[in-house]
Amino acid sequence: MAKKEQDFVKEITPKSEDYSQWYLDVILKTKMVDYSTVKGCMVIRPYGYALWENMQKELDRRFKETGHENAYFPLFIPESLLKKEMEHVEGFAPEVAWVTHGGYEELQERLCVRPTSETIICSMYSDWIQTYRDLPVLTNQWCNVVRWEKSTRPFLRTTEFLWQEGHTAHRNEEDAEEETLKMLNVYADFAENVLAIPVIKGQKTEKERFAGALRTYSIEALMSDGKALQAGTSHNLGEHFAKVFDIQYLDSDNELKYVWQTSWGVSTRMIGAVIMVHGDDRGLKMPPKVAPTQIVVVPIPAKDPELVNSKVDALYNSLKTKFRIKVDDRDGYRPGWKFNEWEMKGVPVRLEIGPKDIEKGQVVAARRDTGEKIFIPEEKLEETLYQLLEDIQKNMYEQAKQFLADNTYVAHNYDELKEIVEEKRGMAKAMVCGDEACEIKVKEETGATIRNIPFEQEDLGEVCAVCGKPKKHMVIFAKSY
RNA sequence: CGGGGCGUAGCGCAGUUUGGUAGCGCACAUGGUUUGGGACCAUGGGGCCGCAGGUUCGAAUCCUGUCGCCCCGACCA
Repeated sequence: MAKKEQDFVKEITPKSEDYSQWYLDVILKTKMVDYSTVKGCMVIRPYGYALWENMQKELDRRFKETGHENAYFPLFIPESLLKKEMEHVEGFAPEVAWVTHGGYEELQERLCVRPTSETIICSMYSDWIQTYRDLPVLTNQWCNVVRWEKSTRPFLRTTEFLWQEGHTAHRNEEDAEEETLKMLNVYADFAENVLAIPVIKGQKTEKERFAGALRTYSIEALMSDGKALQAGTSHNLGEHFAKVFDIQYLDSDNELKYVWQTSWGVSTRMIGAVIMVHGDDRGLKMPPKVAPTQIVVVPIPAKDPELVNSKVDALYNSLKTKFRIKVDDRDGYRPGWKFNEWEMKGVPVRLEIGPKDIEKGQVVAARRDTGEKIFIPEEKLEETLYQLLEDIQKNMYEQAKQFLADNTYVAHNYDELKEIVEEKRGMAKAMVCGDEACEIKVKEETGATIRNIPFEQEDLGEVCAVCGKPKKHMVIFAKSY
C-alpha cells in the first residue's frame, strides 16, 4: 500500500532531483505532446493544442484591437528571395531547410522552407504599397516555421514550431518605433495578465539583435530552475528590407520614400514557459485564463447513483456556457485517482459533488494552486467560481513575481556576477560599459548572456561590472534556454 | 556538430558480459466486490527486442552501418 503511493509519487520526477526529467515527465504524462519520428519535431496532442488555441485567441483579440489583420503567405521561399538581404540570410543560413526536388524533377532554384517570412512578405509589400494612403500595412500571420537547430527540446526549441509573425510597414521611423514598442507591450500584457508570467521588457544588445533588424526588443521571463527564457520579440526593421525589396511609396510631399518596417512574434515556446514557470512536483498548473479545462467536476458516487448524476447534470448545464468545464464521469476510476490525474493536468479548480454535499446544499471546490478546499453554498456557486478563478490567476502571477524578485540579484563587480550566474542561478542586474568585448567575456567564462537592457533602468554604480570602465546602462545577465 | 548515456508492450525496467525461440511491475480488457485523496480478487489481450545489413544451425544478446532520444558544450526563438 505504502509502496504503491511511492510509485505514484515517482511518476513525475521531482524538480529538485532532475529538472530536465521533470519537464519531460510533465509534458509527456499529461499528454500535451508526443515525440514524432522526425528529428527535433514533436506532436502537439489535443491537451497541449487546446492551450495553444486559447493563447491564440487571447493574442488574436489583442492584435485585432490594435488594428492588425491576419493573412497567409507561402511556406516555400525561393533561394533568390531569401538571399536579397545579406545580414538576414547570413543569420538564418545555417538553420534553413531546403527543398531541392519536386516529385522526381530537380528544381531549377532551391526553395527554402521558411525560417521566418520577412523576405516573402516584403516581396509582396513592394507590390501592395504605392502611396502614403496605403500605409500603415498591419499584417499578421499564424503559421509554422522550420529551423534546423543542432539541439532541440520540446516547445523551447523544436525543428518545426508554430507561431505568429506580425509584419508591418509604416510611413516613417516614429510610426515604426511606436508599433514595435506597442507590440512588445501587447506581448508583455499577454504574458503577465493571461499567462501569469512576469516579464522584463527591454532592448536586445547589438550582439543579440535579430539578423537584419535595426533594433530588437524582447520580453524575458525567469523559469523555475533559474534560467531565463526569451518569451517574445519585437523588431524595428528600419528601412533595410524596404531598400532591398524596393518597398517605396509616394508621400504627400510628392517624394518617393522607403517604408519603415517592423516584425514581431511569439511561438509555442510560450507553452514551455507556462510549464516551467508554474509547474510543480505534482505536474502542470494552468493559468485559468488559458486553461483548456478551467473546472473539472468529479462526482462522488452514492448508493443511489441517480441522486448524484442528476445533480451533476443540472450543475454542468448551468455552468457550461460560462466556464470551460468538464465532468469526469468515467467508470472504473475512483475519485482519489481522478483528483490526482486532474491535478497533474493542472486544472485550476476541481468540484466534488457527493451525497453529503447534496444533503447540505453545497459543493466542494479544491484549488490547484494552493490545495485549499472550499465549501460553496449551491446558490453562490457561479459567482464564487468566477471569483475563485480570478484569485487563482492573480495568485499564480504573484507567486511567479515573487520568485522572480527572489532570484534577481545585483552584481556590482565581476566576482559577484560570476557567483550569481554560476551558483545562485537566476538573473543578475549589472551596469556595463556597453562594449561587446565584456558581453563576450561573460558568455565565454560563465555561459550567461545579456538577456536585455531593461526599459526600467536602475542606477547600481558608476562602472562596468565586467571591466571597470565607466558605465553606460544596466543590463540583465542570465543563462538562458 | 564534439564528448557521454540510452533505444526490449502505452509507461518504468530486467534479460546482453557467457547467443538457445522474451519476462516483471504499473497501465489496458472482461466479470465481481468497491468508490469523500491513486481499491481488491479472478481471468485475459498486447512485442518485426529502434531500423538495415552481416556472423551463426540459431541473434534482444556478437560485428558493421543507420535513425531517434536524453545530458554536457558550441549554435539559435
